[in-house]
Amino acid sequence: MNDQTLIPLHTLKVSCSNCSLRELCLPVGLNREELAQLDAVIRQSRRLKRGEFLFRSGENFKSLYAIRTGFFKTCVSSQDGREQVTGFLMSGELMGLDGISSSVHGCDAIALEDSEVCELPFSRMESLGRDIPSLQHHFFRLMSREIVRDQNVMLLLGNMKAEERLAAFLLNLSQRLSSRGFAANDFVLRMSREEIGSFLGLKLETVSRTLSKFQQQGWITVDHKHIQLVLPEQLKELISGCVHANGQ
Amino acid sequence: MNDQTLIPLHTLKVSCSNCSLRELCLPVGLNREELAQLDAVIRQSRRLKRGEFLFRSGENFKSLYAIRTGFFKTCVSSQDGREQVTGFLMSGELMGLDGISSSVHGCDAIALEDSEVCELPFSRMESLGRDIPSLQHHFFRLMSREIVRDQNVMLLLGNMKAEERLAAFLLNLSQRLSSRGFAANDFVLRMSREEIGSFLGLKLETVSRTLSKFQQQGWITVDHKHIQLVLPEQLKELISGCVHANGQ
DNA sequence: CGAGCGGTTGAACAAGATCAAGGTCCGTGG
DNA sequence: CCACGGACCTTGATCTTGTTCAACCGCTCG
Repeated sequence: MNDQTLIPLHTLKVSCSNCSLRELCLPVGLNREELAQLDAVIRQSRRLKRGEFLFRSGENFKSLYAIRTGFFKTCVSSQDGREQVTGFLMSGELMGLDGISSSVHGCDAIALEDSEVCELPFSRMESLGRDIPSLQHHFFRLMSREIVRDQNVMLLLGNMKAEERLAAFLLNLSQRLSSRGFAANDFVLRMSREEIGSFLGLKLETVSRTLSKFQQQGWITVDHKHIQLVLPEQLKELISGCVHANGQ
Repeated sequence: MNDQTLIPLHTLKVSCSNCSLRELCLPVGLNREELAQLDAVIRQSRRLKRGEFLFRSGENFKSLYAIRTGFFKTCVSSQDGREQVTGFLMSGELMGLDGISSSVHGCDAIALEDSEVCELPFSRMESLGRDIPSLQHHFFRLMSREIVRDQNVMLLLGNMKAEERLAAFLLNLSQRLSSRGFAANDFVLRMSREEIGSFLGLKLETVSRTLSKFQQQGWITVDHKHIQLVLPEQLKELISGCVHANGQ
């Protein structure tokens, strides 16, 4: 809050050069000069409150968004109101890739906590990619990684049973949090049981029951949204065989 | 066959310039000169017999493959043998995009009938993209389209019930076939009931039963792999509400 | 303080999986 | 040519998992 009195937030120019996510986000592998070029393209960051939409399905697509801080869900929803959460995204991850194909966003992106994102105008990213091959290459890799991630979700939804889905979900969260420097085995869920269920193709009651079951077995502790993985090996054991290496 | 006596097949250089899939495949929107450049990159086509692997999960990734003729499935499979079909691909469609992220193929691609593919060495595609912005742009769009497609499959696997999945599957096939000039309502399935089931997250018995049910209702006729859509509107009715516009 | 959202838990129910039997088509070899 | 074996499919009966419906709890926010 104090910041606001010193430097008006809306003029705060972000910079990849000194962003702590440098090694995780788009700039991977760029040198100083290339980083500066990338910085020039990135529009100032945007802040969102919990519950706010970053973009909606059907809106014109112009930019990708990289998460600086916070937590998002993306979801596609059908006319009759059914909603499928297609992903939970945290810092350093990119949103909006599905909009490139038709110049229209194909899903909603909603902040699950107060968040801050960097806006990357896509057309400028495209031309910058032509000048910086390593950026172009990394960009292709990011899109491809999203495809791989989606394939793994398909495997989960198509083949795994409730306990396996939940175990895979918890371990995936844990792994991504720890690669960002947070505790791997002690974290707070940012989403509701219903949102977890939507992502995993389960009803919220099943999510709740399965978490309780894990707790009864002493594998985890559940205190509302606060989760501790007590015996993560047991969770891994559960999904050994149905998963290879989990990207992202 | 006569061709073979005149020009040995293995030296047959393919060419986008006079390929009938020009408007469907990678060259969309290129001019004559750009087409020629793309032709120069495309290695001669490769023929596969039914059942043959085009690539396997874990193999080094070097090229993308565009289908000239034939039909493929892609699948990820887990250590314990569970297999998830992630897609069925027909002429003009691109395979291997998931390999870019790690330089290793993430899934198997298997020909479901005798097929022919064009090999596109990825690194040359990348550099060509820098020279031909419209190619680069189209390439991004293709990758993005794959992400959109995957999201729709997630919606299907996460939210829809057996009948809806089958209906969506049949209509999707129908639509893609018709956009290639084949009959929309009369076609031959290239895959087994088990493969359909794997793709849709159902067991083969459920697929069989559901097809029978559609037939009893007079919506389709089933004669082994020969399917006719008698009342496609009824199938659309069934999924109205759970699907928007179906890409690809 | 009360309303309401989010979560937990129980009981009944249903969709789809599993188990099992039998059928058809097709390629191979006698 | 026919017989045989195997892959693929269909259909029925039973069982299991997860859904649905419902009641209740506890926290948060007007």
